[in-house]
Amino acid sequence: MDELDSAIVRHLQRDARQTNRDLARTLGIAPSTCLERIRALRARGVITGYHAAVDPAALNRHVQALIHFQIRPLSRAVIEAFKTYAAGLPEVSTVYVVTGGDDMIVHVSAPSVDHLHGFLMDKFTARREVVGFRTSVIYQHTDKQVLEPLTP
Amino acid sequence: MDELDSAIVRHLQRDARQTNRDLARTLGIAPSTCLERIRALRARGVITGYHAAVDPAALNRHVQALIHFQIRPLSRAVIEAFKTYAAGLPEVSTVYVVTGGDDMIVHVSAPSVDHLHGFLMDKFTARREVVGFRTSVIYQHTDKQVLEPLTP
DNA sequence: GCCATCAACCGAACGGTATTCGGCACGGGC
DNA sequence: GCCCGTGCCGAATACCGTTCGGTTGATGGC
Repeated sequence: MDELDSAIVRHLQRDARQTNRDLARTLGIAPSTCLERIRALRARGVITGYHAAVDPAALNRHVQALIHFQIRPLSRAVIEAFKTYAAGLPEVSTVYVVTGGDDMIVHVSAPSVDHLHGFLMDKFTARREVVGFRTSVIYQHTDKQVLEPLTP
Repeated sequence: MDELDSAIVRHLQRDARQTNRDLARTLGIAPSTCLERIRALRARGVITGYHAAVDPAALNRHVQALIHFQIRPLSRAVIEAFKTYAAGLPEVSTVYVVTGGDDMIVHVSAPSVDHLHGFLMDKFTARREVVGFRTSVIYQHTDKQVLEPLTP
């Protein structure tokens, strides 16, 4: 994980579809060298995949929210089961198992606030392990698409 | 945004580096048709980019957390300034401006809990607009990499 | 029913690309 | 000094992206 690897990771985070030749030219190395580096990064698990980013609104997801859940009892089995259940719902994009005042935080997106409300009522209020949840509707969000290595 | 577009988006979300020919073969269409569809999806803003996914641990980010902030006064200028400030910090990956009990939720990652603690103390406690914050350390997180269109 | 029109799709062709592989330079161990 | 391993390079080959002319199928006017 030297400076060259960092540069490759940085560039591929920004644009994963640029050609290997272009990337090599930008970095001032041979295409074959660049390719070998990328393969090593994938083999080491540094780069886990390449994904197209999609506008949620184009997928009829105009409203996003973070739902904070309190779960009881706090056993491994209950947490695991609720996590799997939530992750399987189409409105859910991410599930965080956390410590603190809440036990689980779920990122959801829905066509409208009406749909969101109905979704929460239908899918969560009836479940026994859910003793309560709060909804934080997302007004704005800034996403850093390039994550740099941290030097402690 | 017909079924073919949805299929293209689905496949590119899963693997953005598969060749256009492979994708066309999978979908049973000609490469030229597939290319034209993808170009239209980008032009319409449905697909916003292609990004490599990176393992945070490989970037020396072994600890992740969601920080819940309460900000005062709740004016546009203060919110905007804090959002910009937070988004500029290297440990921060996402900033959510939300409604509910909290005003802002920030996704951060750090090399260790020690680093995280120092980071929070150094970068946030001294700021006047921060009247309080809670930390939710992330134990697990499941990420749905493929987002399907919702049909209301 | 018939025809004009338009959009979408296809297939071939060309220029560029990914990927492989043999060779070279450099540095560490002995 | 010599050997060996590692990383890099450059050329070659098979493959791919992209363009473009032609075809098909649906739609609307009469």
